[in-house]
Amino acid sequence: MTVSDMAPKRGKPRKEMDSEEDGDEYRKKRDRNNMAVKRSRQKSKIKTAETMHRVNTLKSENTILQEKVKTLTKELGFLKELFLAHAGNSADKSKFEDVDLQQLLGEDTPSSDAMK
Amino acid sequence: MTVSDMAPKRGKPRKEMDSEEDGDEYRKKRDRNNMAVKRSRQKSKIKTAETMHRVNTLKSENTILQEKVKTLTKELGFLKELFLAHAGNSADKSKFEDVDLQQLLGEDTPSSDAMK
DNA sequence: TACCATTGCGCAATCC
DNA sequence: TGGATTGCGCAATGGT
Repeated sequence: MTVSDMAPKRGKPRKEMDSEEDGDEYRKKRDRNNMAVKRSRQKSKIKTAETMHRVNTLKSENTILQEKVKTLTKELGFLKELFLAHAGNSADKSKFEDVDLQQLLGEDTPSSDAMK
Repeated sequence: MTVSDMAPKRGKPRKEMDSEEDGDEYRKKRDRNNMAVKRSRQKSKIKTAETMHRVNTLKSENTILQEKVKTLTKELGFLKELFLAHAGNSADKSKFEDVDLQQLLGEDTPSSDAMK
């Protein structure tokens, strides 16, 4: 079985293609290409491994960040409840910007107990 | 150039290896293997593409989560400052659990303006 | 034109 | 027994 027996090729069954006279030149060329192929494949494997590692790293970071968001959200909810509870008898909170405060209290905070 | 010319082989230069008598059986086996190889490589390519996509998805999620953490941290810092400002003249905050509150106020909050 | 890198493909060994 | 993987070489092709 010869590799050259493969169908999808041009009319070049035997002998030199362009220059190479079947001998050492051809062999050298093949050897160099084989080395190049090895380098290329090695490189590709490393890249694949790095990608896999990247996925794992990102998954970990993601998990940590999600936990952090959950914790912060819970804390924020707690503090907001505290504020709302004081909303009635507060007359001195005017030291701070009321607008931003109100906006803050209305934001993304599902009354703390909504979290597990 | 014959594939069989490769050096790292056993002393089996020609003729049947085990059973195959060089003919149709061998050819059928080769063809089936070639198909299997194609399937395997196709599968591997798909897996690689999926992994790449996974990396991009995770990177996006990560960015969003980091922004969320930053926002929440900033808000928390703001509310905590508000609390601390009231710390002096507060006598009615006793409605809530003081311990947890104190703990909360001391946590992970770099006085809001520490953020860009 | 020469050269290295990539890639599709087949073979054979090996894994399962 | 047989498909799935994998290492390897060949040749075509892409990119300088």
